[in-house]
Amino acid sequence: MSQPFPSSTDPALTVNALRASCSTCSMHQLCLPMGLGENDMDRLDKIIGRRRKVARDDYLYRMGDAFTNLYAVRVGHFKTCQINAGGEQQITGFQMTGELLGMDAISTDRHHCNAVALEDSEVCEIPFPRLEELFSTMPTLLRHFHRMMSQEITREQSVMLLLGNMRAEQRFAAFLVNLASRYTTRGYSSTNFQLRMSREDIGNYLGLTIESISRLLSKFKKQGLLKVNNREIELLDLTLLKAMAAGTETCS
Amino acid sequence: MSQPFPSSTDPALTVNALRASCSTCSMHQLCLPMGLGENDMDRLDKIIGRRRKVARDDYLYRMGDAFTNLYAVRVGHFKTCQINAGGEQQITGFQMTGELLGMDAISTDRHHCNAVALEDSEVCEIPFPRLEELFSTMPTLLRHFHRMMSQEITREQSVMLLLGNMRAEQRFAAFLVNLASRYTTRGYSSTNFQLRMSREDIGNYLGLTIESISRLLSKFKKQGLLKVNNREIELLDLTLLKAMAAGTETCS
DNA sequence: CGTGAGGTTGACTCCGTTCAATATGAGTGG
DNA sequence: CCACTCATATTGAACGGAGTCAACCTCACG
Repeated sequence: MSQPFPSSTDPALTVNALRASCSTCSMHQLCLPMGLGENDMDRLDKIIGRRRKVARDDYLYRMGDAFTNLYAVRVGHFKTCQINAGGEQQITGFQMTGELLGMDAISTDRHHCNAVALEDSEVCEIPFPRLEELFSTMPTLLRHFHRMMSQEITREQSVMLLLGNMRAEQRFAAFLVNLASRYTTRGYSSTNFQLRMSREDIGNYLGLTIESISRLLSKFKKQGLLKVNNREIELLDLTLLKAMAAGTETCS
Repeated sequence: MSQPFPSSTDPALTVNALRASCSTCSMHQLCLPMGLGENDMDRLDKIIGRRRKVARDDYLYRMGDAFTNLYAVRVGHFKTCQINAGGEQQITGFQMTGELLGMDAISTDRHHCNAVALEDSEVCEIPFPRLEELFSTMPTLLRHFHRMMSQEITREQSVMLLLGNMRAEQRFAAFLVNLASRYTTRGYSSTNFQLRMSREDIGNYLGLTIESISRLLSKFKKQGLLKVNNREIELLDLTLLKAMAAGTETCS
């Protein structure tokens, strides 16, 4: 496994030098501290454990691990996946900066899925018991936490619609449009970006095979909807892609 | 539309006579007040708005409605469904007694789905702003509320696995096993129950057609896995059904 | 008794899978 | 530098599971 930056077990780096600070973090208007005043943000800062680096393909946590922390993605991308008794695997989401990981573990105090870094990444550890202590005196924080959980529920419902009702072409269009919109809110280009996940991951997430993803990419390219070069994507007709995702248009 | 019980617009019945009371409700060890002491339960009782009756096929709320209340199912069954711009519809869940409805609305203060009664039903209205007031002084309530939201996230992840990775037969087995287990925790038979939803609803939920559901029922019947009579179900081999749901067994 | 919604069953079709061959590219070592 | 390997991706051909279309059944209800 590649180790392009210092091992995350180096205590000097992870515990001291890299103490997280919400106030100076570029994600604080997207992430958990959204809407907090300076005072409250400092109080939140104090309970954040440390920044933790996670190398590409490494696990942030595994199914069955005891739940102690939520994690906010600071740098990089993650995937979360579900595995059942029969060994079937389903990627349930791709997380990017400012998004929260681990909320599904609250119900049973055990993680219900695996979280894996798609590239060298960094998260803020949020010790959940300490976060709970803050809730009683920080209603703004609590409210935003509820919004984030609720948003996760809504997001998953959209994926259910995608998996239950859409054709392959529509699924893939919806996937691209979703990425585009999330990069936009993060201040990046909505039309030029790199896929951080393999074709296999995309296929698994969308309930399709790797071959189907490959064919869809070729088809979209041929129709002039996008340009592809390995994982580099340029969306050429976002309007049409949105219409396809909505189901009001097809790329015949 | 059938009106087998008094209209829910009769104020005497809904506001006064039927004041909800968690302490006397048989669901209180499953529902929101789980684990609360007598004192706390009384405080929760005081904010519960009213019991509201919802006749079969009526909407509890609609997509886009302003969010003011969460709802706890007291009697009956509901379905929630998602509709996108193109008119595609996906049932995202079936809710039974003790389960909470409306959590997906917290993120935007608008409901993201429709909630429809599958039979004549009854819910407790939980005004969310008043619930939030309780959170600061009732940590046990807050904690259980978080568990319920988290559980909803987990549940949806299982459905994603089902829709993304399972074959028709496996999906349907998982569906039946899930119902069985939920009836068990409610003190009902795990093998004899009535389907409250149409074949069409089941199909939509499982990402299959009504014809497929019908064929699966016939197939399972022929294999001796169950008996069916309209919506009356008797599961004859729950063990095998569980194995099929887990993906470790097939009904050839 | 007639009507219409909901359900079942059969025949045929088609979208996406499966299987297989080939291509591409990053990483490694001579 | 090239040669080799292995993981990842592309493309083609054939197959098959579930969808589609259509006929028919069943039962509740006016």
